[in-house]
Amino acid sequence: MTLDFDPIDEAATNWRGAGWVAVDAMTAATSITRAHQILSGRIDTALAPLGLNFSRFEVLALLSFTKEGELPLGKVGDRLQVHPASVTNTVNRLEADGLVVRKPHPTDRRTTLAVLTAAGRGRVEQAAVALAEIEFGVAGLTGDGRRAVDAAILELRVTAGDFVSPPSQRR
Amino acid sequence: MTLDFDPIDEAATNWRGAGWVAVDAMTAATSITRAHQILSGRIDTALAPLGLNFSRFEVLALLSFTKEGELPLGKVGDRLQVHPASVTNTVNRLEADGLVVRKPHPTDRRTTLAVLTAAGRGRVEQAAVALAEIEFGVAGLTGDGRRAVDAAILELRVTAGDFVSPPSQRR
DNA sequence: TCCAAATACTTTGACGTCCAAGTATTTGTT
DNA sequence: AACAAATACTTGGACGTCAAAGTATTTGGA
Repeated sequence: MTLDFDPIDEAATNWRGAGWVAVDAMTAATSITRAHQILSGRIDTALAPLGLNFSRFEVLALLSFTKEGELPLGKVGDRLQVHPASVTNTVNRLEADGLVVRKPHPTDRRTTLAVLTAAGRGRVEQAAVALAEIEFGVAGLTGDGRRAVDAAILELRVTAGDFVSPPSQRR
Repeated sequence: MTLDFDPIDEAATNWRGAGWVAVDAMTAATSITRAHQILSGRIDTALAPLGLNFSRFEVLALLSFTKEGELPLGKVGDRLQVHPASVTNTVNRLEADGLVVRKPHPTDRRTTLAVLTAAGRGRVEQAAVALAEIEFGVAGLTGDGRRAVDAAILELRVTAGDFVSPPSQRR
C-alpha cells in the first residue's frame, strides 16, 4: 500500500493544474493532518498494552504534576484543550480502570475533582517510559525539524487564541 | 477560556520537573496534535455551509482531478491514506447528497467506481474557493513556517512508509 | 433577600475512524 | 481445470470528538 510517489506532492500538482489557489496553504494543512494520523497511530499502539490512549495518558500525566494529584474536571479540559464532554468520557474510563477516582470539591459542590490513584500513578510512569521509547511517534524528525515544527505551530496556536501573551521564556 | 500561558510550554516544564525524558519529542507531538485540532475545526466550519467536511471534500477534489471524474474506491483510499471502511462511509454520504454515484467497474466486478456528478463538480469548486479564502486554516503560518512544516513532516512521512522514493522534484 | 445569569458537569445524539470479520470476485499455481 | 490466496468492498462494533440540551449550584446585582 506504499505508493511510489509523494501523495501530497501529487495533490499540489493537481491543484495547480486545476487552477486552484492557496496551494501552499493546502499542502501545509495536508501535511499536518497526515502527521497527526501518523503520530496518533504510533502513540496509540505504544499505549495499548497499558490500556491507555493518548487522551487518557494526558489526563493522568496532568494529574501527576499537581501537588495532590487532583484537579477539577474543568481545569483538565482547559489545560488539555478538549471539550468538557470528552473529559467526562475520558475520566469515566480511567475511573472504570481504577486509575482515577472522582471526589466532590470541598467547597464548590458544582465541581468534581479527578484524583489520581496509586495504580494511576504507577501506570502513568510506565506510559511515560513507553512513549519516550518511541519518541512520542516523532522518530524521523530531527532536532531541527522538531524545533521548526514547534516554532511554526506556535504562530498558529497564537492566532487561534490558545493563550494571550507570548511565553515569557521559550527555549 | 484563553489561558495566560502557553499550555505546551507549561507541559514541557512539568515534564522536566518530573524527570521525564524525550521532552522535545513530547512537545513536537503535542504541537502537531494541537495544530491538527485547530485546522480541522477551521476547515470544517468553512465547509459546513456546503454540507461537506474535509474528508468528503478530499474525495470530491480527487475525483475532479481525474479525466473521467471517476476512481475505484480502493484507489481513493490509497491516495488519501484513509481506511477502506472510512472510504465506504464517506462515499455513502456523498452519494446520499447526490454529489457522487457508485458505478460497477467495467471489467473487474470486485471493484466499485465513485463517479463525480455534475452537482458534485459544482460543489467541489465552491468548496475550493471557500477553503482558499480561509487559507485552509493555516492563516497564522507565514510562508516560511509553511515550508518548514512541509519539510519537517516530509521526513516523518517517509519514515512512516507513506511512499518509497523521495519525490523527484520537490519544490 | 431574591433571582437571573454564569459556571460545572453529564447526557444524548450525530459523526468519524479504525479493526475484524464477512461476501464476492479474480489471480496465480499446480 | 481446480482451488488456495489475494484483492475489493461492506458491515458491525468499539471508541473518540463535538454540539446542544439538561441538572445542579454559585454569583452578582436589584
